[in-house]
Amino acid sequence: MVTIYDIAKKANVSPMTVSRVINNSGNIKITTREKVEKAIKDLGYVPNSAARSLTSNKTKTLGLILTDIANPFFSKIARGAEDAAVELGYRVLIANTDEDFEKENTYIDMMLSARVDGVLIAPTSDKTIAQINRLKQHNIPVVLLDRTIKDFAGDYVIGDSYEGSRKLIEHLINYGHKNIALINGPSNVSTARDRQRGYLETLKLNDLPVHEHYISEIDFKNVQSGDAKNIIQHLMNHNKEKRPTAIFAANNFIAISVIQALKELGFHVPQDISVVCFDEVEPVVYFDPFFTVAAQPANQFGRIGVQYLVERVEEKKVEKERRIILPPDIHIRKSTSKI
Amino acid sequence: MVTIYDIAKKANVSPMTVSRVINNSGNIKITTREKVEKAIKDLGYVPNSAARSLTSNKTKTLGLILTDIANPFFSKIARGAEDAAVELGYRVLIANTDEDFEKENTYIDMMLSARVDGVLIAPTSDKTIAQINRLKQHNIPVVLLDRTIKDFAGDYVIGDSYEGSRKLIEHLINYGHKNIALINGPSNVSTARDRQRGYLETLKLNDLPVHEHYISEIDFKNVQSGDAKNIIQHLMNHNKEKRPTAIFAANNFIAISVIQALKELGFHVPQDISVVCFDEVEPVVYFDPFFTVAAQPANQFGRIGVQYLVERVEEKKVEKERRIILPPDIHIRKSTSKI
DNA sequence: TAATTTTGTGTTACCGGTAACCGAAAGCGC
DNA sequence: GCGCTTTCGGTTACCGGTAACACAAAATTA
Repeated sequence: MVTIYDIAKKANVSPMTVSRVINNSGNIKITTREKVEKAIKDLGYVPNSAARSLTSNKTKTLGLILTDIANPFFSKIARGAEDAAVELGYRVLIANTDEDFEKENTYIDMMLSARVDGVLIAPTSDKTIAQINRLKQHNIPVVLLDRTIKDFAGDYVIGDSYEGSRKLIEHLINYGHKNIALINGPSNVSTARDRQRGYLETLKLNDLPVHEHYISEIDFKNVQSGDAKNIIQHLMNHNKEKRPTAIFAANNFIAISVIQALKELGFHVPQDISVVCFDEVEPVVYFDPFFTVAAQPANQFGRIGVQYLVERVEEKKVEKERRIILPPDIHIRKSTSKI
Repeated sequence: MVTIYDIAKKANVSPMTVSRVINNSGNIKITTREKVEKAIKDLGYVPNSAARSLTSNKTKTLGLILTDIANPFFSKIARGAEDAAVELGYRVLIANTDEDFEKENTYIDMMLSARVDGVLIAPTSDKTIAQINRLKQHNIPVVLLDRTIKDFAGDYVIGDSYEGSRKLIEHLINYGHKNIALINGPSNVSTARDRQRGYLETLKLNDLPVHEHYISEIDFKNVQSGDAKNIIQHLMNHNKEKRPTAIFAANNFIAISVIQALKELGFHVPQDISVVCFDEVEPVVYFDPFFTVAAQPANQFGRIGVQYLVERVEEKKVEKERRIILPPDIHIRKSTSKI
């Protein structure tokens, strides 16, 4: 592999001069610069960033720890993050936790040994605070994406789960629904808690009853078709009087399982029951907009997250934590109908 | 940041001994090992891989250059690749070219300066051979994903675009279609060429006419709704006699634009016209399987690609290039009907 | 028990850059 | 033409590991 020494020899200068040419630092005679640049081109030299980072203590690399980039919501975050990172001169290392605390832990180690300059993470649960503190100990800035966790003091970029839920439920109420069930994600994730809060408060504000059995929990991602089916069966058969006329699915994955289960059980959406959810269901939306959703600007989560992270990394003066809560867009489509 | 020297001092040994403990190399007294391990734990030491890679000339990092991870097909590849990489002890740096040669070029530089041990790439076009040769010059193994390019001698993992197309077209012919149009991706991408070949040969084998105006080209990714609409209008109005009764969209993105355009122009699928395409249209398929498709095992593209790449990186004896061509699965659904 | 091997650990140098320091040559003011 | 300031570029040391070598102490063999 070509090094700065090879260039130096070829151009008849010292390695330091080559370094200066590369970094545009110090004063270099034009003729010298040209000699060096020619040698660099001739030998196809590319600086070794490992060697660089050894002295600079910067790797120009960010860690991006998400649930699963194969999930469109997260792959959009990843795309936004990667774009912003490259614009700012950074590289991105990716990791998928699958909502698994152990995997998350392993990836934090990976990020530490890679000496990333900063980490963007959608934490699996409140327990993740321990990992984040480890990063902090090593002086690695962290920005949370999509979710907050208890005791975290730092920047985050999330969606407004509370407001989004309120609006979805209000929409259902406007359509005349009084019996609305919630199929939520795991309550150790902040978005699930916020969505439940929005759901409950909106019902209360409208003097609608909240039945215990209207609320169930399911995985945000690996929804087993059986799970959704059981929940739906339970909901629809429990008590004919209180049978829900609408379901609030906490995210797009859950919504898909719900639709599937309803279909298998012979219920039609929206004739028999309305369904709303968080996050866009793509790419259906482009040719057959079906779901009434609270769409989140996932791309922006990633973009803004990286911008803030890089500001921390480069120690721009940032007084205090920034808590960005991006409002979702409510799109009313065909999965909801008036009673 | 804690270094091996801090550990050495704390444990009262030489840095070399610490290194040996970490790497399980050489002979270490149990008591010494325990002392060192305690110090490592107490100080929260994590090895600096930049320093390591400086001596070892290995970064344990792979580059993954794709069109766009926000595209489900590629995000699945990315997921498969990342999983396999971690299993084999590697990290993954991601890059999105957006089918742009210049961006691709920049990312190759990024990978070179990061000194990745190997690169997985879905090349933007045949021109990419120049970049790949640059990588080869630096002794960095390359595995192609999804697409091949001219003059490339090395491993690749692609789908069988030819066979998949043949089967899709044969399915249409079995359904009685005689006038089948192709809306293809750009012909500088191998998959587009192979799909067109499959399309043409199947028509010929069945003594069906090939009309020049049946074939059009469009971007694989950033399909402008206007573009698809223009093509459809042209197809449907050109000559009532030869109006196609079926359209072969070269990938899922194109298929979505086609469906959208058809809808806007008042045509119903599959009553008025049948549509088939490559790649699954997710997540619709889970709750409303609509599209007749040639589904590709994208995850496997990534997994196998990484396995082969790592074998090259670690110089396992691999005699010659491996050309893996994975067959797609044909799923016949509701977007096609008999004439 | 002496000779030989194995075990356990330290020393030195180097990987490829760059910060810090230094000094010769050139430019400048008077 | 003398002293002072720039300009330009080289030397040295260090970043955090590890390979290669060295060597004393312990274990094994003859």
